[in-house]
Amino acid sequence: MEEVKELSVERLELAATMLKAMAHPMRIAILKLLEGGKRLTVTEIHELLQIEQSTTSHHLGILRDKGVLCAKRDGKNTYYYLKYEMLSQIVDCIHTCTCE
Amino acid sequence: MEEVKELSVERLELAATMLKAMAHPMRIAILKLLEGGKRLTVTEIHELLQIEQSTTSHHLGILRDKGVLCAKRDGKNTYYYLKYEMLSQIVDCIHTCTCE
DNA sequence: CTCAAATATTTATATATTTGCATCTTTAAA
DNA sequence: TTTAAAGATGCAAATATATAAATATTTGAG
Repeated sequence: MEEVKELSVERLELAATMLKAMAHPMRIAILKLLEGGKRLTVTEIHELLQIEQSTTSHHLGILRDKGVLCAKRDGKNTYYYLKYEMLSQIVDCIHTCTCE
Repeated sequence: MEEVKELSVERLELAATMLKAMAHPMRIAILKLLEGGKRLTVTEIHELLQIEQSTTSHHLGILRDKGVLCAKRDGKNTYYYLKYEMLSQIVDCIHTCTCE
């Protein structure tokens, strides 16, 4: 009885919100780093991608808020990882489609 | 030798541009209509989704410009269809991830 | 050539995003 | 309890997007 949102506007908006969170060059790069279940800290990501710490944190926050990533604190570090492994498909797919 | 854009900024930007084009409730609804290789006209889409003709044309234009859809004119009609069948995966995936 | 149907484009206002800097907050170690 | 590392948040200027109404373009029929 709760599956009424099949094709509803709310459902479409939720999907759009998640996709929009992913639709940014830096954030796609972040998602690529996290493929295969990898878990990385804010510092690791900001060093790997050479972007500001605050900018990195901001992007990670967006991905977390919109349900793309999960975050787990461990001491001073916060590890980020894909909420659904399946989301790698989107990154791979868009990657393939931009090959030519 | 032309595969230098593997992980380049341009490549990421292209991917983000495509994803961003898809990341809109109305446009996701349009993509759903076009799954399975279907080809629809602007009028068919605007009637099916109950949105303004100009708004429909505008959204279709964005999806075409960003490489998500192709358009083929046939007389007074313009048929739109997915540029890559594979893109349905993205719609399906995001659909699945918004189920709970 | 003229008209109407089907699309596309223009325009303007409102709203949302991006990015880096400065500033907090949290936590472990000394 | 002081300190430093790691992360998060507030802010503001520059950009980018969304929306709908009005207008323009394209094309086939007559």
